[in-house]
Amino acid sequence: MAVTIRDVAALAGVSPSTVSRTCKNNPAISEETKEKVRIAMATLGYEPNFQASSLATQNSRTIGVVLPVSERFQNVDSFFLETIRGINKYCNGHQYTTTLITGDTDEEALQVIKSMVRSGQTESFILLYSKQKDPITDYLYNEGLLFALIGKAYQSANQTIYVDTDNIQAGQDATEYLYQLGHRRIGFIGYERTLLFSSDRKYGWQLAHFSHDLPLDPSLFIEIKGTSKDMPDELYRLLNLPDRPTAFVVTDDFLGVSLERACRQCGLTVPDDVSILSFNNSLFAQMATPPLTSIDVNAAGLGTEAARQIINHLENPNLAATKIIVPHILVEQESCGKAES
Amino acid sequence: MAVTIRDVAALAGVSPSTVSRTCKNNPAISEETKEKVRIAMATLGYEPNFQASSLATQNSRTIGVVLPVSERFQNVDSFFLETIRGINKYCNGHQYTTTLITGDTDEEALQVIKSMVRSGQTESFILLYSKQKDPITDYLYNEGLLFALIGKAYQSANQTIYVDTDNIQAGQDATEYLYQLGHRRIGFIGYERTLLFSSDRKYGWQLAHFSHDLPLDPSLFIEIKGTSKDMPDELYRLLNLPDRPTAFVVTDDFLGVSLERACRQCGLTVPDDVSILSFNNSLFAQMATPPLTSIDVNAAGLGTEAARQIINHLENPNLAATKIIVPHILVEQESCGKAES
DNA sequence: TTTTTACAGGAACCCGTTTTCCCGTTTCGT
DNA sequence: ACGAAACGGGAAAACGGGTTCCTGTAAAAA
Repeated sequence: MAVTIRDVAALAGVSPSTVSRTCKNNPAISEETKEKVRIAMATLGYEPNFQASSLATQNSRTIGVVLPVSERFQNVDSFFLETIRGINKYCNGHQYTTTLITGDTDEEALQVIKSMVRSGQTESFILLYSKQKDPITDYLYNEGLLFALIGKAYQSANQTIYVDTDNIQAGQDATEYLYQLGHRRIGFIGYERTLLFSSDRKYGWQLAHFSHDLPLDPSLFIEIKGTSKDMPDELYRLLNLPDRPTAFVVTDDFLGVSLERACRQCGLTVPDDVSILSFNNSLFAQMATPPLTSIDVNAAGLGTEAARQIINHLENPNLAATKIIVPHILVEQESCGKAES
Repeated sequence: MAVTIRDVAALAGVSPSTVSRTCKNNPAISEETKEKVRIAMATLGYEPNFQASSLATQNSRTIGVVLPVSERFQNVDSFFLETIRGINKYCNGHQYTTTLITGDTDEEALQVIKSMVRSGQTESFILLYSKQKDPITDYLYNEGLLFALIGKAYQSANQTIYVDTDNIQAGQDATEYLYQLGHRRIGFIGYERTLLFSSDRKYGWQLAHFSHDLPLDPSLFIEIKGTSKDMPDELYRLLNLPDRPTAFVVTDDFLGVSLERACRQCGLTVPDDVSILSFNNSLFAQMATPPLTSIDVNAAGLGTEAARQIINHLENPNLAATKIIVPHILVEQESCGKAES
């Protein structure tokens, strides 16, 4: 059925090895012969058999893309899809493919990964998340397999490839933006410390305070625990204070929308009473009332870079682990206003 | 490096072919020998090489999962991810894998698919969408490749495997639910006719009217054109009418949120003045103020069924094309209230 | 002219499984 | 007791390409 290297060879009047060499642009073949072969390939629509080639070269040209298991990440579904699109974009241009790995539990996903590795289906991975004490990361690291994290590495950062936003800088940029609008009491809403992207953004928020010699009231930080969809009581207490914050940096759009709702419940309007600046610039941000000014972390760019790194390392074996920072950009919408002085 | 069939054969003291037969549980091998082989496999942690096996059997055990290109579908990112999780869940349990196909344009995605087919990487596909005049669907159909649609087939429905919600029924159920709450003027907001899921839901809405002998005022239907994020003027006119609808069925959560916003702008509260019932039960529905009562179409279930169909057809070649309906369920939240009489 | 060098391209083997074909035992029927 | 069928399992040929080795030829050097 399918057209093989032998068909091409027959049509071009050469041997299969010559066709193979032509594909890899081997200098041992004369340009003339190569051209003959190329024409034969084109007329037959020849494409080398994927499995045969993988088998012979011991390189599957397939990258495993691992989705996080935890519900904690479901707020950012569109982030993943965009990242995947970014990964595929690069792979499409380099004759690589991706295989998506998911599971209901870490154990399930890990089993799938182990099986893929043992069966030679994939030998490199991109993890769309970064998580402490993740059995998958540990396994990949201990087996010496090639992988890239999207997010900041928790451990062995020097030996790990990772692609990330500069979240500290982003947190600082966000806070600075609000500062420039005249805000002096700026709150931060984020997740627990173990989620690095969130704690880095918080750190950036703190840095911005230091750089302007602003006092940093601990009650200005609201931590969202677990997967609860409701804002904690402290937030409501904070909003009802006479000297409530006039602005908030929140660590994702989902929380931004929740905050908008909390404000509405407290009779506060956005942005007149409270300004909100969030992260990800997802559809949530655009759909909110009012739409949220948000920092776009360029999910597709993160994906593309991760794919580039993996393919680069696959093709140049003993490269040092690299760390890539993808620039973010602040997208202005209507949720931030000048502070009344 | 990796453990091969020969290693297992050597340890078990049999020939490679015996090991292979044991894996496939060939009755020609005595239970006794099989047990010996199984022990050898277990102690070595043997897993058959994926590419070699694909090469020999001419079956890649890989399903291509195609994401839609169009921006039109970006409202439902989480739907796709859930569907993919459903597909993978079934595949994980049947030693199949998925490879994700995306592209910025139809052309790009089609090229990727063609290349995968020609290189023998995949010979079956699941399309996460259903679209009229889709070059990808046409290509797969014309080449006689195995594929399943998620959504209703536009053409050659009898020869196409598809997995869908009963959208007509769902539209009817939604409308009926509102009718039972006492609503008599019920609007419908949906997309243009070419998007079958939307027009089917609309048809269900019409059927519910017929079954209760309710008049069907054409102005009760609002069509959203293109990818605009704003509600059209007709909606605002409709909402300001003295006999405005007291309830709406809207074709997805995204539009549900938009409608909530429009209501707020018109000084109407949900659900006291206007009840809203939407589709998908995504995070949007849960995050809305108030949370939207929504019909959950069970995205993961759609994915699982699609995977089951494909694998079933792969393993039983000349099966007739099947059409699978996955049940939906109405999830009550706070956006629907009794009509004041 | 002879020897060297260089390089084009063919044959054979390898990658790891599956599968066909075939051979040696045993068992059953007559 | 002999032949035939049944059974268990081994050897080897695919599957489609990559790679190495090796030969044959032409051009360059001596």
